[in-house]
Amino acid sequence: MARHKGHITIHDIAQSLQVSASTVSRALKNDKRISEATRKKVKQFAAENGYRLNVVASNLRKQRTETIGVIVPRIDRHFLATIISSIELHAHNHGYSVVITQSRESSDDEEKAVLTMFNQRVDGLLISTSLETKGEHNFDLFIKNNIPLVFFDRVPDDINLNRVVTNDRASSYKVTSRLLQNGHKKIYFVNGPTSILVFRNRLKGFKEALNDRGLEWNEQMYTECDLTLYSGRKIAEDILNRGDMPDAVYCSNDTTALCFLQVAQERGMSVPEDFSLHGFSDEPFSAVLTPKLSTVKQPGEEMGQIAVERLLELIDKKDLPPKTFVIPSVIKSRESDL
Amino acid sequence: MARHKGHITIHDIAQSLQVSASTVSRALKNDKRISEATRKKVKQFAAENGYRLNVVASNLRKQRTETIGVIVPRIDRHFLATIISSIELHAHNHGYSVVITQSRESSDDEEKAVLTMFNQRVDGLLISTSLETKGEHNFDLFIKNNIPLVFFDRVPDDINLNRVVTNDRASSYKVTSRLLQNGHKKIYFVNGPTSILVFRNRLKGFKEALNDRGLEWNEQMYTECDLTLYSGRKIAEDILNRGDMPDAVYCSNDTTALCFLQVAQERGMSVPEDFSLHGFSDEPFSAVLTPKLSTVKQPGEEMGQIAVERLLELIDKKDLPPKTFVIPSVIKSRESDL
DNA sequence: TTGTAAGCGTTATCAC
DNA sequence: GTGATAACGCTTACAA
Repeated sequence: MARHKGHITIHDIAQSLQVSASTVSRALKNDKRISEATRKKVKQFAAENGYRLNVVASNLRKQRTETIGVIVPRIDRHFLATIISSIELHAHNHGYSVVITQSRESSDDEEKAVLTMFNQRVDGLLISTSLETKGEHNFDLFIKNNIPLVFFDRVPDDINLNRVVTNDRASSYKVTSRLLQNGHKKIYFVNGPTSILVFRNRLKGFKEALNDRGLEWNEQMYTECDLTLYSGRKIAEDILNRGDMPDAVYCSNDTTALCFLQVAQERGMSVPEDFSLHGFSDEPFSAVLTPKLSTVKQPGEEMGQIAVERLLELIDKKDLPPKTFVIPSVIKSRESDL
Repeated sequence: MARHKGHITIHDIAQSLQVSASTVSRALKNDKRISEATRKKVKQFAAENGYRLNVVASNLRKQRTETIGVIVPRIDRHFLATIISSIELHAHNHGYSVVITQSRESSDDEEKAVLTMFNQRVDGLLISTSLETKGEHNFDLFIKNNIPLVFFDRVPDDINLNRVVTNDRASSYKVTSRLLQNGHKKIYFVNGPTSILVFRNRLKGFKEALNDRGLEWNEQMYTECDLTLYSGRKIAEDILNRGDMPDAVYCSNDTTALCFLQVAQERGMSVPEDFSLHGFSDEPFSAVLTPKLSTVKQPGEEMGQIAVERLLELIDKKDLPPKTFVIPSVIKSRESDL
């Protein structure tokens, strides 16, 4: 706000026009109680003299900021960028501004971000938690003060919260079933860290699909990967070096699937001839790999929209019971898992 | 700020502790003029009672918001997401918050965003312009009021502005020279719209490289693409259907290069055997295509950091002369252009 | 239809 | 070392 100094205020307009500041304030808001003539006069003067509402002052007085805070692990991950883009679009359509902070997967940074957002008096908060976050402790400040909070994608496992998620378990079940239907018996599942709910759910879906076909869960055919390329490659190398190759590899994440594809190709194997490969998340690269990677597309735009709409609803009507929205993902069957 | 109501203020603390509000305010800021004892007492009480500074009130009083505005065409484009991520990181490291708006390539929306940002009294603005934007007219409000403004990536062609860009012309020159050195004579250049400075610069670099080797610029070997997949495919089909195939295709954008690769493969051609292919922008998919796409990696993180640092410098010292920062890109020579 | 006055929660100035 | 007071620019009862 530095150097906005000296900017014209409603008092300046009032003085010039020989009316009161409240009249100016009302006229600018098109308040019917002010005569058509005065309204016109005020608005014209304001326009001609470059008057611009000071939202900071207005916010202080109104005790609301029409701003929502967004805290995500990182902005530059495709799926999150998609959600953020959608959040920004729908928030603005409803007249809300958006303040963004990254937790960078750190629970401490996430907590600090929450405090900052509170200090800024955002009207509500949208959060996808960091990998480190345990429970909803970090968000107590908002919860205790009953300020609207909606979790999306990576959410705490607590139905007393407002959450927007996708149907990971069902999608994972479908992927696994499809692999089984295609005759694969030895399916290796490379999951993400099960400290995160989405990965626990994907694991559930996987196990259920096996169960429903009378196959038993086998510890040897399962690993967890921390989602980095480094860890993905190590796991891929490890598995593809084994004597007993899997028929299919199902990764809870396209980046890990990519590692398998690359390692396989380096070893002269081909996908899906030597083994089927299935990913999860539909990264931008997945559709253009050779072979095109089969994967699961998560509904980012829709999740962002629903999250915003729910948050605004909570800001509006104070005490709605918590609700979890489940937006279905879609299986993208391409070439890697024939 | 709704429902932050009833939250404790410095006056509540003052009353409880039988001191004045100014003492509380000072104590909380660790003002040396307040005795150690009082400071401790105040801070402890504040902590125990969950006091949280109301930044809105503080901002109004201080006439600055410690917030910077960011306006970009879209958040969900990889390169921009990278820059935004960097902006957020460095802004927060300096104690600034970040408000984001997308212009969605619309000049009108961009202008509206500028007005909103002004109303919010952001201390400065970071902008990458929309495809439609002509000149710097949209930003007059900030320019006239002398509020710091830094353009990045897509910037107006006006050296009186603060800008952070990459060396497009030199990179384009290098790419073209490399292609020529490798013996290619018929190089087809598919550029982006030259209404945008970066594309004008890439075209300049291309022409200069031809010139320096005594080759002449040939209208037939040039098209502009609007960066969409649809337009990219059409151009690729058109060119690969011609009688006289190019030796090499150089695209000002990886997405367009991808279209060429796909169309070529559909027609049974191979890259780089049938023609060399070079992109620009280093999308996440580029390194994992078959063949791996040679391209130009733009320094997004660095650009974001420099943009923030410059903006904060301008916020700090009012009247620095405008400056353009040129951060070099790096050529990623991979497999598609042997 | 318009005006008066109080107040949102801070911080800065001046005084003691 | 601390306090009183005004002001930041706006909105909103309440009055007129």
